[in-house]
Amino acid sequence: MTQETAPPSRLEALKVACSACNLRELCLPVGLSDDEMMSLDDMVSTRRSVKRGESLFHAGDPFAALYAVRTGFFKTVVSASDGREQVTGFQMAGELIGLDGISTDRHSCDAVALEDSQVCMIPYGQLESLSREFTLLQHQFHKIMSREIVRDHGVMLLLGSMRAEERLAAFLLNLTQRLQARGFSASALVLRMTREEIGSYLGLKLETVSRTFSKFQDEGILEVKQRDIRILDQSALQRVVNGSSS
Amino acid sequence: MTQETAPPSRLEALKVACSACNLRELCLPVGLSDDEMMSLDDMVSTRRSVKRGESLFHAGDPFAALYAVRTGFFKTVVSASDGREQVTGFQMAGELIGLDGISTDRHSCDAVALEDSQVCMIPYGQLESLSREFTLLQHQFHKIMSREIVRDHGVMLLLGSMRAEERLAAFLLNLTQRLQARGFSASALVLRMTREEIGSYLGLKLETVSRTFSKFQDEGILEVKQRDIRILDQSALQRVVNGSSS
DNA sequence: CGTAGTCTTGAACTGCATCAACCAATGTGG
DNA sequence: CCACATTGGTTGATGCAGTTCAAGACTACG
Repeated sequence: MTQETAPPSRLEALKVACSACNLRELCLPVGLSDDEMMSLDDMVSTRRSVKRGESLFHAGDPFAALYAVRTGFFKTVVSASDGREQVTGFQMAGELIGLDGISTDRHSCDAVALEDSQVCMIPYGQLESLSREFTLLQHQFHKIMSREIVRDHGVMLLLGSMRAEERLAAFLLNLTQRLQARGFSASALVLRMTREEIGSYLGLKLETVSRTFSKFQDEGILEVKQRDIRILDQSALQRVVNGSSS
Repeated sequence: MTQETAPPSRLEALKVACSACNLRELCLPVGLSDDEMMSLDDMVSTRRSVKRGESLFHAGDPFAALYAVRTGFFKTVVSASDGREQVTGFQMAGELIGLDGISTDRHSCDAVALEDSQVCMIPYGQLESLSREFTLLQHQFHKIMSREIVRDHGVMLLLGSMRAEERLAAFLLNLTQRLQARGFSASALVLRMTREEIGSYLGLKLETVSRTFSKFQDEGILEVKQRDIRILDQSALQRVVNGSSS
C-alpha cells in the first residue's frame, strides 16, 4: 500500500540558517556558540516540503539524515508484519524525526505529514563529524536521543497502566504543554490528527476516543468542536491523569 | 518506599578489560580497533556488584555514568506520581542501562537487579570525550541509543495493539532470541522475573500472565514449571504473535 | 517445619471493543 | 449553486477479554 519509494516532495536548496531560525532554542542548536552555529548553518542547508498525507520516509528506506520539523505536524507509525499499525509519536516544530534509522541504517517507521509541512534536513554523517568537533552540539544531540527514550517510557506507562480517560487527559496536557513552549495558548488547540490516529497512539479505538471527548465535555472539562478543543478546567484534567479512579 | 540514596553495593577497583571480555561483541566495544579498545579499557575501570533486589540507581538520582551488565539480570521501572509502576525493560549481559539519565542529568527510572549481578561502570563524561576521538565508538554508541528507541517503539506496538497471548508470545520469543545470542538454548529458559513483573512490562495483570502460560501449556506450545520454561513449538509461538486471531 | 512469597485457578464483574446507524463537514462534478 | 460522494465524528446496543476478588497450592528459605 505504501510502495512508492520517492515521495513527491520538493527539495529546496534555499539557505536555511539555524542561526536565524526562531526555533533554535527548541531544536538541535540549543546553547551553541556563534562559531558552532555557523557550522550548523552549513550543514543544514536543505529544506524539504512535505504535503499533507505524504511521507517524509517509509519503514525500510535507507537512513541518511535526520529531519527537524520547521513548520507543520507529523506522525510516526510502526507496522507489524500482519498489518497492525501503531502511532509512536506526533512531532511539531523544532522536534527531530528519524532517530530510529541510526540503529540499522534503515528507517523502522513511516513519518507522515498531518498537514503541509517543511523540514530541515540534517545529513547524519555530517552531524556525527560536527559533533566530534563541538562538545556542546554532541551533548545536545545525545540529550535529544535520551529525551526520546524517556518520552517513550512515559508512553509505555500510559499504555501499560492507565485507563482511557487518563490516557486522553495525559495526551491533551502533553500537547498543550508543547504548544505552549512554542508560544501558543495553553487552553485552546486544534488537533492535527484524526480520532483514529489519537486512538492508535493511545492504544484505544476511535469510538472510545470520541466518547471520552464527549464525556469530558459533559463534565465541563473541555469544549469540543470537532478538532477544535478548548480546555475549560486544566486542573481537572490533571486530576484525571493522577488516577482519580483507583 | 525507595528512599535510600546510596545503594549498598560494592565498588571494585579491579581491572576489567573490555578487550578481554567475552561480551565485547554484544556490548559497547563492537568492532573497535586494538587502539580504541585500549582506551576503552582505561575508561571502564570500575565494576560494581548489585545484590538481588537492590537498585543500581533510583529515579531522581544524579546521572554520572552508564552501566553495562556483565553478569546477572536487571529490570528498569518508571513510576507515576500516584504510585503506579511500569517495567520498561529487562536487561541482560552486554546491555546498557542508564541512557535515560542523559536527557536531564538525573535518572528517570529505577534499575533493580533481579539476581545478584555485576555491572561495568562507564563514566559518561569520559564516554563523550572518547567518542569525540574515535568515530567507531561514537557511531556504536549512537546505534545503541537508536536501538533502544526502536525497541521502545516495538513495545508500544505490543502494548497498544496486541492481545494478551500475543504479548506473552512476543515476550518469550524476544527473550529467547537475546539468550540465544549469548550462547544459551533457544528452547529452554529460566525466567528471572515474577509473573507480576512480566505483567507490568506487558500491560497485564499477573493472573492473566499465569493463565496465558497455562493456556500455552495446555496447547502443547510450552512446558511451564514455575520459572522454568521449555518451548516445545517455537513456530506456534511465532504464529500467535502474528495475530492468529484477527 | 513453618511462614512468606509466588503461582495457579475459579467465579463474577467491567471497561473497552465491536458492530452498526446516523450526522456533519468538505469536496466534486454537472 | 446544488446533488451527491467521501471522509471523519458521534452515539447506542451488545459482547468479551482481561480485571478483580478470593481461595488454595507450591516452593524456598529461615
